[in-house]
Amino acid sequence: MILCIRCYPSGKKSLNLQKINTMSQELSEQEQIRRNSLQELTALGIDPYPAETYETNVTASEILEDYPNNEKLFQDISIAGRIMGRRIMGAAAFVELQDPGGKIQLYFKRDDICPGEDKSAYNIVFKRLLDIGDIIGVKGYVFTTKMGEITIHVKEYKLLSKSLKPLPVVKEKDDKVWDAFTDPEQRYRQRYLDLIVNPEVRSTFIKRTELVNSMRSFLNVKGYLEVETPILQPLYGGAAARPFKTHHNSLDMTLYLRIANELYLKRLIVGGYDGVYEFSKDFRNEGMSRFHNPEFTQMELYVAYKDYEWMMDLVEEMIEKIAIDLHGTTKVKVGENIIDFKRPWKRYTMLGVIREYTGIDISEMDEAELRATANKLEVETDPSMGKGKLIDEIFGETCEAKLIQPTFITDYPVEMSPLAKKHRSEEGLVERFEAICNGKELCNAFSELNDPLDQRRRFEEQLELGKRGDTESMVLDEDFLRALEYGMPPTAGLGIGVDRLSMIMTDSNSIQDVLFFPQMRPEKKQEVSSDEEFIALGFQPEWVPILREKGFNTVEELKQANPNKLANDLNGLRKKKKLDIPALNPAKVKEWIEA
RNA sequence: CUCUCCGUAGCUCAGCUGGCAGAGCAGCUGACUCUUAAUCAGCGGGUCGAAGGUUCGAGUCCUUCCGGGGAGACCA
Repeated sequence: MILCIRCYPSGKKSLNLQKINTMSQELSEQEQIRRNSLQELTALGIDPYPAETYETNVTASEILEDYPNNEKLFQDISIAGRIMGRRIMGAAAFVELQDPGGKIQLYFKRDDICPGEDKSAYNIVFKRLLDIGDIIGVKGYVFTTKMGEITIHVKEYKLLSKSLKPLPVVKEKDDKVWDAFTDPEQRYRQRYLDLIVNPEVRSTFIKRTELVNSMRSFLNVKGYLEVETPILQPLYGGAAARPFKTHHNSLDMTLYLRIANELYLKRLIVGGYDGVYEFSKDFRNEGMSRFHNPEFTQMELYVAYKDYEWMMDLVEEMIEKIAIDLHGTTKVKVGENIIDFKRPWKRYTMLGVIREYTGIDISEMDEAELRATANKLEVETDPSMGKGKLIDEIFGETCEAKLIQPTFITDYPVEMSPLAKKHRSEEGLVERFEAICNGKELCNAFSELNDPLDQRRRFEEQLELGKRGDTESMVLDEDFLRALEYGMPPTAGLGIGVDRLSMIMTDSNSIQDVLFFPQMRPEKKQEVSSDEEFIALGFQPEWVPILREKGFNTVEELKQANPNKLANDLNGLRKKKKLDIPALNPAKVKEWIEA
């Protein structure tokens, strides 16, 4: 293999750049160099993307955790990960290796990697053909360097995957970070990059999954059944929102992506299950903001023979458990605040909390008085709003943002809660609560309406609101009413926003930070016509790079050009570059681009 | 949808009242056997988001558009 060293004398690398370049015009110099390295690796007989399993027996975090306690451990290890940094000093080098659990330093020494005469595995392959971003596996033993860092002394290594694009290189020391990869657009569009270079992003999403696991196990221990219900629905219902519309070809009918799964879960309660829940991806056709994504996740739970009082206790218990499971404490830092989920939470009625924060008692007001009050409080109204909506607006504007610690707001106006049961003692109200936390709704729950006649009236009132111009009013679901007519036990229902809860539990400022792939406008890619399209016009293949150099990316752009000037310019370049192709005839060019 | 800020090298960012596109890291070449933001010497790398306009001259000024952030509106 000594021959190989002679094959790659220093300084001759750049010869190959042109050849590879013809594949695409868009490669940066660094990408070309990496593609070159790829070719050289292949030429050396090294598969840059080997198929077989690479057996590992340890992770970075296990070593960092256990080695200090027992330095006899980890004397024969195998580990794999991505190269995140290199410090090469002649015949020795240090490498930062990142695996799913963390980063660990590797020590490469030439004479250990290459025990014999042939030093190419170190000098050529490791030093020159490997890059930051490549994925490798190494075998060796753990030791501590002079500087006191736990390090793997590498005896052999293997390339597992060659990286062709340069990675953002984030450097850090003593909690200071240099050149952090921060551009939100790139982070969200290329989440994989974000995950590679920003470890806190990886842990945020792990926390999100732990949250879901914690909630699921809480519900399973209680004996509730996790179920799945349709996402494609002929009628959307269960919430006040505009849906996404789609079409089923063979049935030739409109279907909607669900905005909630409430009505299906309640059908299952009618069917005889006494507790059902679903982690439900819901879709609402609305704007986006740091609190809204068009698709989001809700957990909905329905439990028979219970009421909303009981459900409040369950919510407190469940969220408190989640906080402890994730943080080991009920106190969670969110922005500037410390939020304490310890039970019991404060409970206010809606009218009570409005009285508390505005000093106004609205309990006896009719629609006109409410509208006047709203205007006085500088709450915006519009004519489509009924009494319930007005109260909700007043609450939303004057109270909600001030509720930082988890707080239950109970007893909502009947007009805005068409699926909730009439309050057992308060006229005009329903048995509904929301938990508010950090100024935002965390969950929504009620004693479910199981009176089929009342439910029909409520739907009909919604239809009236729809006629007044409320685009989010509910539609009437005859099959759901039919189910209720067979009889549904008294039931408590809950909907809890998993994304919103994740934001709080991970101290994330935006919903985009707890969704792997938040909705974004499509990337606008530059239109580029293929070589074949240019050739099809009549140009010889040799002209295509010249056309591109001249700034013509598409055939369309070419057709806009003045044929005489074009032929002139191109022939000028031909002369300048001394190209060995026939000159263009302006009349022919005119024919081609006007064809 | 409105207001506002931003878009310059692979990443982070400078670039003044308009005058030859810059730095650090990353990359390439070379030196270096326990470094750690490794170091030292040298070199390459750009459609300044796009299109118009003003100007002798535009990264810089004006208009429009695209994309993104933030704040609101709508909305949970």
